[in-house]
Amino acid sequence: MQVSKTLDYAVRSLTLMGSRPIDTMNVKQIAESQYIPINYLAKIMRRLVERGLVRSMVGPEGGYILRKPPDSINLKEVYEAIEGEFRIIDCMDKDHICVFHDNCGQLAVWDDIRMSILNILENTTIYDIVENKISDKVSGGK
Amino acid sequence: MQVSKTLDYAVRSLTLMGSRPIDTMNVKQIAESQYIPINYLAKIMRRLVERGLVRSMVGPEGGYILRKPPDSINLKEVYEAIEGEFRIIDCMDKDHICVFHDNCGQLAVWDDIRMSILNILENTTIYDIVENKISDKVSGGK
DNA sequence: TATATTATAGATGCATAAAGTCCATAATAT
DNA sequence: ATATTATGGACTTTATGCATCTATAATATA
Repeated sequence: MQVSKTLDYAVRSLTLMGSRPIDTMNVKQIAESQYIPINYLAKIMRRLVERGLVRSMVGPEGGYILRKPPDSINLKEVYEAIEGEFRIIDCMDKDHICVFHDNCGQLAVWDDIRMSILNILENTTIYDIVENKISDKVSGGK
Repeated sequence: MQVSKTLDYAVRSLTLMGSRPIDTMNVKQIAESQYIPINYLAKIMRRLVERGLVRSMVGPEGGYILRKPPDSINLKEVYEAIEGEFRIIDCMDKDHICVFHDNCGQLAVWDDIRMSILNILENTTIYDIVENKISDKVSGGK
């Protein structure tokens, strides 16, 4: 039940880009300012490009820029771009076979937790992180 | 962000014990009925014993039995017995050094998620799982 | 008292995935 | 033409979750 470094890196990078949404930034700039290994970040950026969160431009003066305004990129999209479909336990995979089929008492708990997390991820955008609006939205102000 | 098999095994075992709280069960009985590798389960049980969730008796007719009634064992205790302190990202460890110290925008999100999960774990007991009371409690009935 | 049964303790192995590196290639601005 | 940037993919490293095994200690009961 841990947030991977990879997801952390992705969020950090998008947050940086979201703080200056009209500037293109190259992988070196992002990596150095965010303390992310540059080669690894390059790999992460590809996923974000593939998933349409970020636009890339090759060549001098090239780099990355958000494809959408920061307030319309939510963390669920980011999560899915990095990790694939959001799932908290393997048996939630539809083609996974579990001996306890449908009378598994635990399942309801994990699903409640899943929904609860998903709700926060869906309702938190890169803009919220840039502007530190988190606790205002979710916890109702601090 | 996945529930480990180990935690799943622990919850399953406690749920079984919670369904017959006055019977002692040995590791073989639990393992076979719950499809858990017996040697591995033995290891898991030790943690539950150490943490005071379960009482063990050595020798013939020995085995395990819950130390508390099922409705006073919540999933937070179980989680902590198995995985240690509940933490969703490494930087939440107090002696972990992160270059972004206290102006990290993400932290608030992960902490909201953490609190949200913790809330469910604290408010769900083994009894709830045995009796399938989950959605009643958390989602307000189905 | 002897024996079988059970948990305990810890060492060890294995497979998988996360994290990170590297290099050759393609695109493009100047 | 050249330097700069992203792309694609192979590869290595490291961590750890999951599991196995063996020796030991406790204890019920015949």
